[in-house]
Amino acid sequence: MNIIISERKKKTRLPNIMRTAIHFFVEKGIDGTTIKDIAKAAKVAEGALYRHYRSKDDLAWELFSTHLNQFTADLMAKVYPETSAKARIRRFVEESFAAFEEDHELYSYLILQEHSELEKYAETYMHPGHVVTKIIEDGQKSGEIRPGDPLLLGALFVGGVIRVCVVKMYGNITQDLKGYVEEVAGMIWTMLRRS
Amino acid sequence: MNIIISERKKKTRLPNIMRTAIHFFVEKGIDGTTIKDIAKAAKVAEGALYRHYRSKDDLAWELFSTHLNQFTADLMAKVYPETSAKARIRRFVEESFAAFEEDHELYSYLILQEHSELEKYAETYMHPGHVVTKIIEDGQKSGEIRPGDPLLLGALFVGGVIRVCVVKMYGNITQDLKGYVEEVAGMIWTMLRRS
Amino acid sequence: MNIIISERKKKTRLPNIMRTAIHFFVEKGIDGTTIKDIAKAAKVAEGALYRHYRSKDDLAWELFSTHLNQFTADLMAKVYPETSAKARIRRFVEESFAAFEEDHELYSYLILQEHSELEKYAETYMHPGHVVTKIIEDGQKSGEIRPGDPLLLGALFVGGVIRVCVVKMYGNITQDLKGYVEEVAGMIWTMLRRS
Amino acid sequence: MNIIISERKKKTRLPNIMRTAIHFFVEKGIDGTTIKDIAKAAKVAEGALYRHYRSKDDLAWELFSTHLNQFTADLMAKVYPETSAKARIRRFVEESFAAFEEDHELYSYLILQEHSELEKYAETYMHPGHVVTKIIEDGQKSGEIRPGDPLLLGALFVGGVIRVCVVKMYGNITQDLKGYVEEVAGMIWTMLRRS
DNA sequence: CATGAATGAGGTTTCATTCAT
DNA sequence: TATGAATGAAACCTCATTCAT
Repeated sequence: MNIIISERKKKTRLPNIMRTAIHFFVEKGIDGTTIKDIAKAAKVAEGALYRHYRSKDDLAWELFSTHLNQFTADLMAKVYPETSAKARIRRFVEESFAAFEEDHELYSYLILQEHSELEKYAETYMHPGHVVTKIIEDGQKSGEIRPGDPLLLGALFVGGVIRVCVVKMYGNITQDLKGYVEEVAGMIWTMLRRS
Repeated sequence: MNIIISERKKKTRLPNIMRTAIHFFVEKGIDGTTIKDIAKAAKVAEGALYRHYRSKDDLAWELFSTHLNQFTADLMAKVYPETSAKARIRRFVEESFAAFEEDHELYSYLILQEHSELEKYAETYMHPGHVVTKIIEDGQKSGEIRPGDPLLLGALFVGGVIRVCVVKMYGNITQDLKGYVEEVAGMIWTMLRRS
Repeated sequence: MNIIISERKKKTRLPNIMRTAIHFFVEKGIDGTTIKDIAKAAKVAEGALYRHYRSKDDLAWELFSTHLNQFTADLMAKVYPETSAKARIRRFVEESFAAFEEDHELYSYLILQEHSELEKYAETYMHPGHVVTKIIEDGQKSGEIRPGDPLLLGALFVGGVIRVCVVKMYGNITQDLKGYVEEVAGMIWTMLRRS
Repeated sequence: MNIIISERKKKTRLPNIMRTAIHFFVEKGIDGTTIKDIAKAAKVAEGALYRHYRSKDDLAWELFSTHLNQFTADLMAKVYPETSAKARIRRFVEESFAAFEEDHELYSYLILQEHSELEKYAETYMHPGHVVTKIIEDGQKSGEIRPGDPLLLGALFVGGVIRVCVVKMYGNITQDLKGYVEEVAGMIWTMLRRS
């Protein structure tokens, strides 16, 4: 009997340019990063970037929208097979922390750029906030989750999850976040459950 | 007999230049804002800005550090006279939402710039995360708050509060946040309290 | 008794940048001229150009439209007080050659750029072709000028005048064109007059 | 029995690349046209162009010099069998208009590029101005044409002919120029003939 | 002291040309 | 031989900062 345990790769495999760009964007911000920085570190000529991306902003946008969209889709696919609100919350936390731990740079980028890119993004795509809102709405319908504006409850939920990543990002937490899944999911569930 | 009830002003009183700068910084980002933008809107010459601030980055930094420091000090002053963890949490939420509602632009700026400026800031100053951590540590000592890494619990707390402001910032919530104080504080207390 | 004979200045006085730009534009073409070329020769910083002109193309356009419009207006003002077609033609030739001789570079520029800029120009402004067409139409009404499509007759007229300037521009003619006024005007009159 | 009267083709047969290049050069100028533009429209790879032409400028130059030289040679061959100045002038006009009507793009290109390429060109090749000058010189020797600097008379002649093409190029004249041959040739003859 | 024109370094982007496949 | 991705020099333009007035 074969047991194949497929593990996620340590880092999502990304084209060289994207990887390098994310690295600098996280470190120095988009405006603080020059095309030269990226090109030199990625060992391509400056002009080569423009074969793949229309502009630096386009690169930043592709990076953001592609991966946030992918992450959101993954979340939905993992979370929604669960049938209880409690299990969905747990799964959301688990997948979020796992993703962050597997690719700090990429998920740091998504967190950091949210405010710059989200307005444009939100017109077209789903993002994790939508997943959270849906979990809550469904949980309220089934009576599992306390009443209240789903946006408000969702904000407390997703804000907490993001903030844990941010704290880790800044190096204040050093443990692997995957070790906190049960604790965090438990606390959020306590906060959101009915009565 | 005159009874003067001093209300907080709708907006923190700020020098013209600061106010204008914040406006643009929130709207277009720091790098997206030019000195000309600010000078024109503030009706001063470009050169005049340099009498008050060493550089554009210095202006951005002053704006951030002064006000975040002030806000943190205010928070401490308001929160710590309370004697129970529950009351402190409630007060923290109340003061945070009140501040945000009184000066959207300023507090949006503080939220948006956190990631750019915080590293430098955190070396010197206190910020609301410290207040939260302290509330939790003290609450754990007194047995009011559940055990666990205070940074983790604090992240769930402060992340939720910030996120509610962000959701309002993006216009998804339109109600005055001050109306949510009890509900939010209650949920956070439920999440953090012992057993 | 003072007799003041006001002569036209040898060169229309032009802002330094314009003068320098025209010089290079004629010598190397617009695309062949760099902002650096102009800035260096005009002894201003590159950025200074952009205080006066939105872009290099804007500079080229201003140069063209302003001066061609001015020249056309001058032509009209000089030509139309004359009352006979013959005198008007003579005056047109005289003024054209005089202008060219007074500022070779400027009028060379107008001739050379005609094809690049005219389409946009013609939507808004009058150009010497219109003056010529009008002379012919009026002359046909009064019976002084032979019948025929005024555009065609005008083309032969204005084409000849321009071409004489071009030949001088290339250095094949070296005489001052003002010495050819009578001869050229006479020939054009012979070509265009009735019977 | 078949009688095949070979007419001039509507367009000079040109290699695909040349045709495409001319099209773009006329529409957008040489500097405004990229190798990619040409390659894509001609359905060849960008690199393929360099098998035929050393550089973009070389392509532009070949296009200009080859065809202007060919046109000039054709003109000479058609014009000089005529024995009177009047007939030569008529023939010159006829051939010029015919050529322009048969291949607007090519002859527009020759007209538009004259000023950019002529300097280099004139060192080596004959161009229609030379033909005109020769017609006039010979006509003056035989007493058919009025005295005067042949360059000046030639300028009036060739300038008129070119200008008629330009006016048609810009769409102000819409008739086929071949219909104007007699009228134009007649007027030019009137202008140039003796007494 | 205030002004805002000028500076010029440095950024983004284009594109003719090359060359590995 | 044909392809078209990659190169990288060089262009245009922006804008924080300075400084003569």
